[in-house]
Amino acid sequence: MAGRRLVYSGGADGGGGSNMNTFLLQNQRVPESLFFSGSSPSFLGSRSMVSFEDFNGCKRPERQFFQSFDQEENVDEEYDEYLHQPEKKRRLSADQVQFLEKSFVEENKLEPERKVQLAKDLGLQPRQVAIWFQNRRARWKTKQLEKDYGALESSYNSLKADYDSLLKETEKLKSEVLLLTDKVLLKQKQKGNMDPSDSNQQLLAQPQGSVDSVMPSNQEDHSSAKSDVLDSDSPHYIEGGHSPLQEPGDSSYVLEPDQSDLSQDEEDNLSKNPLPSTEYVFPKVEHDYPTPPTNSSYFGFPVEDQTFGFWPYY
DNA sequence: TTGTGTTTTATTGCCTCC
DNA sequence: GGAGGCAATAAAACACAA
Repeated sequence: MAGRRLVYSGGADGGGGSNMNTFLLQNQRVPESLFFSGSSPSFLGSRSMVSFEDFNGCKRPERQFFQSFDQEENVDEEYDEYLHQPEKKRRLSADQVQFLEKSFVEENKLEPERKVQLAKDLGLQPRQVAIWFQNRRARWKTKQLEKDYGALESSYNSLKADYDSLLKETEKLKSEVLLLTDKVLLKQKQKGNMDPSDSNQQLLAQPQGSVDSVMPSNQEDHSSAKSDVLDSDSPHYIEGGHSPLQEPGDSSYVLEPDQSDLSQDEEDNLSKNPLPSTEYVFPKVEHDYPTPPTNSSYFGFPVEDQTFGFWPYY
């Protein structure tokens, strides 16, 4: 049985001359006191805690943990009394803990020799030292997890903020594109019966935002709308000049620097290359993603847009 | 003093390694 | 198969407010 292991059952012994270190096989179903070895008259039976109190249960004035226990007097009487005390768990002294902490900082794993040495130095059972290290490792791990969690959380928060602002910017640019598209379309319509030199004034006079979401798919079109949208910082930017607005297979479209207004050249181009009859439907930027498994574990990130490389599970 | 929450010490059961 | 590590848990010790 795996749970059956060698467990110390020592008494208030510091590893000195009257060595009360006694090991026994502890098993839940068998009273501890039935298992003991050694013939020391000081054997403490079922005591499983190392005491730093005297046998009457009163706290000693911080016994030095390296003190020899040989000097104990009236051991037999006190031991007798001690035997009839209810079993109690006792904390290590501040000195002992400090010593152990120091040792833990040096190396958080405990080789057998070091364990024995520490136990000797501290007047503890080796098993106690091992348990202390084990518990200390568990505490350290918990702290580490909290730290890692905090770091991940703040990293996630900043990424999400970035993502949100990009989303906003995308929306803004999208509406800008629509606006400019409207202008272009209106201009095209008026092109036939208007003097080109007057076009800018006419454009300025146009009512805005009243036209359907249509985009010219003209390959020669270098309108500012496209160059605005296809910013290299944009998540939709495609290296090599391929626009998300392009038709599949179209490789001739080249990104241009920002042109916030229509120039004379553009007007000329537009007059040379009238808009084709086919309409381009502006691609939806959001809500085109599959529904996430759950909202709570998902934080609103699109499934296909896991650019952060991990799923936030918390 | 007492109730309650937290920390510390110790046990148990399972797992891995040698 | 034994030793040792770890997670889960129990329980004593401790802190602290009411």
